[in-house]
Amino acid sequence: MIRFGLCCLFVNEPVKFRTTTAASLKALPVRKRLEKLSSICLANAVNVKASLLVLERLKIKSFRMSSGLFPVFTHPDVGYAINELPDAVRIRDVLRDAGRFASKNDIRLSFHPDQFVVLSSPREEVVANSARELCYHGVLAELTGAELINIHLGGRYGCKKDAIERFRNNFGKLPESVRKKLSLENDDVSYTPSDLHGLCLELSLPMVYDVHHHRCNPDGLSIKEATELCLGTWKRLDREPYFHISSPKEGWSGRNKKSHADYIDPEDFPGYWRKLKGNFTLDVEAKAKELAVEKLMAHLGKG
DNA sequence: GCATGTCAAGTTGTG
DNA sequence: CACAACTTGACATGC
Repeated sequence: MIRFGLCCLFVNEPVKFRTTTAASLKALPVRKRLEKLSSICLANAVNVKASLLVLERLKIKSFRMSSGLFPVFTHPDVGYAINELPDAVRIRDVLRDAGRFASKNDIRLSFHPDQFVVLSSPREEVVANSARELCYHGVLAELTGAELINIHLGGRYGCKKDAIERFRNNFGKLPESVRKKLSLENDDVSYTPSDLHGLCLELSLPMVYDVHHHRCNPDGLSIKEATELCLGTWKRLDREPYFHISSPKEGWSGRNKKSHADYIDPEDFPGYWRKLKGNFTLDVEAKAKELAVEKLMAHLGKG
């Protein structure tokens, strides 16, 4: 069985996440600032629950939560702690309630922190910010019961081997609670499944296999081989495997293969995945969001 | 009201 | 060297 996943947002369903900017917050006195942040965080916590209700109706059983649930949480000037927010207690309650709903209905929850999380960077402040950002995701994951925080290895800096060594070293300094939630995903320019596999085994990290990235950034492995490498990393941890899929906006002959199309071209769904026996989660990375998930589910359902 | 430029952050590849 | 690409949209501002 395939557990299809939605990434962050809806296009048609009336769930709108809120955000704000550092500049607008700085213009406010501290009390007003925290009141504003509190109302946004509470609204977004409610939005998580609302998202899950919609997903349950649509039979979508995995949800990648947006990193922006608590806007500017780790910002150096206007960052904050949950306890500073007037609605802190309610915010926690609502997130825990959402988490219980997900658990009860077997909806898998994850995060995918964005490109600023780079544990392989040679720049100390970049690594420190990354750790901070991961801890923020860790707090949200604890509250909601999210199982996974999926990241990329980062930049190459002219020598992948050294970059991987820095990653290994910086990973070791993260709190245990964060480490055990992390996974590593192959990216579209630097690190392939072959690059990541050994490190994943060594650090007991599961590997998320993004087949679109693999097609953009191949390593000589077939999709079948890369899928099997990925499966192995989850199996040894006794966890459900995780894949990503997307289609290039302008087709595979187009110029920018990396940008995501509105929907998944069924041709891009690997034939080998149809043969897999066990369950796996498949995040659908497509601009048409829930519509793209529904369409792919319908297509594969028909066989 | 509504249009539109802007938003904290990293790295790489393209034009 | 600026800009797009990486989940992007929603906010803030100015007409």
